[in-house]
Amino acid sequence: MAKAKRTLKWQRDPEGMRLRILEAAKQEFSAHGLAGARVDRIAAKAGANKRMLYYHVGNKDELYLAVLEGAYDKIRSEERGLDLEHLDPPEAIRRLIEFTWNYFLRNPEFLSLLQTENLARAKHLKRSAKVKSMHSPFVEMIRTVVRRGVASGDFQVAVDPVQLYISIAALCFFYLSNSATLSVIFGRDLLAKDAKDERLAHMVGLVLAALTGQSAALFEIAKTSKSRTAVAQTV
Amino acid sequence: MAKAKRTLKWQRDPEGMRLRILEAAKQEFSAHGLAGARVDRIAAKAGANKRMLYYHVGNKDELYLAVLEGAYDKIRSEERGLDLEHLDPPEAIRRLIEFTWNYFLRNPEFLSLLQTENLARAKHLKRSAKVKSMHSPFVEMIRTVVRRGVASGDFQVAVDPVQLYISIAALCFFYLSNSATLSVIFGRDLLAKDAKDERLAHMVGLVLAALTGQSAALFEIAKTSKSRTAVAQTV
DNA sequence: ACAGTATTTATCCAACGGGTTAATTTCTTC
DNA sequence: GAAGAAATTAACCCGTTGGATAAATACTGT
Repeated sequence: MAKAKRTLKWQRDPEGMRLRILEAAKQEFSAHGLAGARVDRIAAKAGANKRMLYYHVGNKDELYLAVLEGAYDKIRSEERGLDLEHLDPPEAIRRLIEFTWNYFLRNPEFLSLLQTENLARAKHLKRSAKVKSMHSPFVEMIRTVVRRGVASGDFQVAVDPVQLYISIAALCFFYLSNSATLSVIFGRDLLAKDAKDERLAHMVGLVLAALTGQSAALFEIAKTSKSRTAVAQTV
Repeated sequence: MAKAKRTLKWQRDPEGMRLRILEAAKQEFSAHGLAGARVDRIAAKAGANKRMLYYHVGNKDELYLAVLEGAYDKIRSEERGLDLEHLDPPEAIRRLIEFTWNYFLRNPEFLSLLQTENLARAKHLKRSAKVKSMHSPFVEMIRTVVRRGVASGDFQVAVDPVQLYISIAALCFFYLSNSATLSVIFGRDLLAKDAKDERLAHMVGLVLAALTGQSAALFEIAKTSKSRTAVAQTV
């Protein structure tokens, strides 16, 4: 009678559940910030029950921190694969800019999470032993590139690698994270394909020109290599 | 008997009240974001009753929008006083960078408000007729400076003024708005006096070097003119 | 003085939201 | 195949919070 294998009322999958919860939480936190995020929505999005969040991860704050750590983990590991050492210095810088730009484009939630955490003055991040220990040997990679560039005569200045990294991140990050208000202010759609190409060209031109002292030439190269839209025509 | 002027139980001051409410709201929203802000705290901070917010401004959202519009209003009006037209082009750019940097330093709530609004993808700002109409003739000011710089031979490239403005804002904004997480990551206090001086020098050097093509010279000038801390020593 | 209006205070409440408790179902292992 | 552990569900709890109602107090004109 009860011979046929009864259909299960639910599946068991702790690993998968935890991942789905973190993924759903990432979306929710990046879309609504910490205070705006709703625990119930995260549960629903993860195809789970609210209780599960507490069972598998912890309370809202722990969940948020876990998401944040995951996000840092991901970008750091991709960065490690960049390996700028064997490119000639200007090309290395160009690749760094393009990587950063594309990473931000591909991972908009990362930008939102950082914004949210900065609004909280990094209150949560400070408590994270994990993130503090994973701050990358990336700065050393950049330092090496700059040194080599100066030695080879490609670069005019031995700029501080941290300043340079912050500047590159700034140029990419701000444009994207603030594109909504900037688009309203300037009455342009800054996320249109053309606009994004133009921006990348501008950033590469700006940074390389500053380092090499070849403004005109480099802005020109940047312009033509990546897009046909004018970077500098609107004068 | 009831002759002596009875002490008033409360003062009447609609204008002042409205201002106090907006100021309190600005602090609350910038400190906690839209969702995190508490209407009761705003009321308390304004030395008022919660009901007053609704009487004088409207509900939470309208209050938020009013604060945002006020913030834009303020920076736009200060910008108008900049008047870069009669400076020689490189000096004009330097002044623009310094103004932007100092404005952000003096008005950290402005940064927070913009971050908050961008997390909301400018949902509220889009509904604001006021802000859309006040988007400044600032771009034209910059365009003129760039034109003059190219004509005089100071600048090598006729860069798009909007890109330039966004880049300058980016360099200043990101450093400050993300200083909390960056400080944790890099293990430096980026808001220390020295660090801020170093940053300003770096930004001026970067942008002017790119425009003029005089990297080494300009980084050097930027370094020595504003601080004795090295911009480019850490190689 | 008196009426009418503008401003402020004092309560109240329904919905929401994070977190908990307790019961149910699946897996493991002996 | 029974017991115990792990995973999942369902239902409830209770402080918070945005917003509303109604009453009190000050101002204005007549």
